[in-house]
Amino acid sequence: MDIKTLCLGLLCKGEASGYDLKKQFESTFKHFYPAGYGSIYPSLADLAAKGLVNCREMAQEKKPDRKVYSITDAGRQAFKEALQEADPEHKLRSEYLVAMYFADFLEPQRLEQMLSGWHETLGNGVTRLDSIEKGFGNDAPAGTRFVLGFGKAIAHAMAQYIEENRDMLTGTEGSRPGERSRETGSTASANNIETRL
Amino acid sequence: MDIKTLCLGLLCKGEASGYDLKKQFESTFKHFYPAGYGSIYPSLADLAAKGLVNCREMAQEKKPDRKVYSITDAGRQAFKEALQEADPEHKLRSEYLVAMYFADFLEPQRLEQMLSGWHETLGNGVTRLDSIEKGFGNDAPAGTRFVLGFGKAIAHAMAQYIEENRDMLTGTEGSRPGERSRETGSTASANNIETRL
DNA sequence: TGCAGCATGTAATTTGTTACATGATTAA
DNA sequence: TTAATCATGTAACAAATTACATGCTGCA
Repeated sequence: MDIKTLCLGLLCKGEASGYDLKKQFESTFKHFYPAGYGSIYPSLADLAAKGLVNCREMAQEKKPDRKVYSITDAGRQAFKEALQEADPEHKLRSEYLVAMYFADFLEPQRLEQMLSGWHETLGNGVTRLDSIEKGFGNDAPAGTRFVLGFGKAIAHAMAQYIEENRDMLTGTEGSRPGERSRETGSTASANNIETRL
Repeated sequence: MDIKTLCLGLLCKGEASGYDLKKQFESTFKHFYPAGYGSIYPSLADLAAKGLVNCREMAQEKKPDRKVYSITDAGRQAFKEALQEADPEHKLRSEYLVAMYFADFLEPQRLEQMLSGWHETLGNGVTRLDSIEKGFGNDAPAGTRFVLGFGKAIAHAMAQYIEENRDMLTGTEGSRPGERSRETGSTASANNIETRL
């Protein structure tokens, strides 16, 4: 599955311009299938060339022209087939986890910073998804509710894992849940990795 | 960050061949940074060309020759810098979620199948990570423990979310927000997470 | 006899990202 | 006046996947 197919799927739900699709990618899809204009516009051109979508140009007053794409029967068919086929892939690629794996190559304060930054980012993600959900009111389709809820649940789980396990990496002395280390000094933190790097 | 950098990082922890590195990617890294031979071998060649690693060929009896790569000072330096820099990216791309978003385009039994398959896959993932963890005994470095634990925690959270919310998509009676099916002893619905982290 | 493991790589292709290129309107 | 929103695209580049290509050993 690629972004082209996803564009096709979105057009099954209603006609839209490339710009419109981008907004959908930014809101509902961002946390599990991001895409930019650089992928979307060529996709639409390609779909149109294959007869899977139709395009009609609309002039607008005081706004640039827009090209509105609508699905064709062949397109709807093609999407259904694409959706059916193949065992779905679920791929994660995380530089945060790479950094954590190599935590002993980072300076302690940089590590702390990363963990905090990650945690904060996750919190913002939950907030973001929350407001998207509210934006739908009560009319959000089941699929939308499912994926938004998923995003929130997982972001929350990640944040919680970080909270509960960060001291595994930061090497706080006798750190127990609830006891916070004072930083700033960073002297005593016995970090046992080769000093001359 | 790319696979080349990750190879460099792994070589910081000890010398290895491309084949060895692949095994590490298969075990510890698979759930957050997968890579195949097609990425690893060219990476090593490139790192060697740049003087970031050294290579020595070792003849073996009854086995193919192997090329063992070891990090150089420049390489260690380069890795540390790569690790420091940039706000880390954490990217998910899930065809499962795409399928769930478009659930109404799937035939009910195919949907059920996908949900079950996904759930099962997640369970296998946890089992896999568990056995990797056990393979380390007690000597697993903190970074390794952190990333393996992370993988398990998140896979578990996803499985739980699916359990608790699958009826949102499958249209089982009682899937309305007010009327959710209660599962024995199960925690609060992952759908209603506190925004504050 | 056949398959899994050991061990290396290349080349073509696919895919997506980034930077570039343009330009009007509207709200702060 | 500055920035954001609307709106479209292309071209160069980066990165990773897939298929191809080889061949021996040991086990069941």
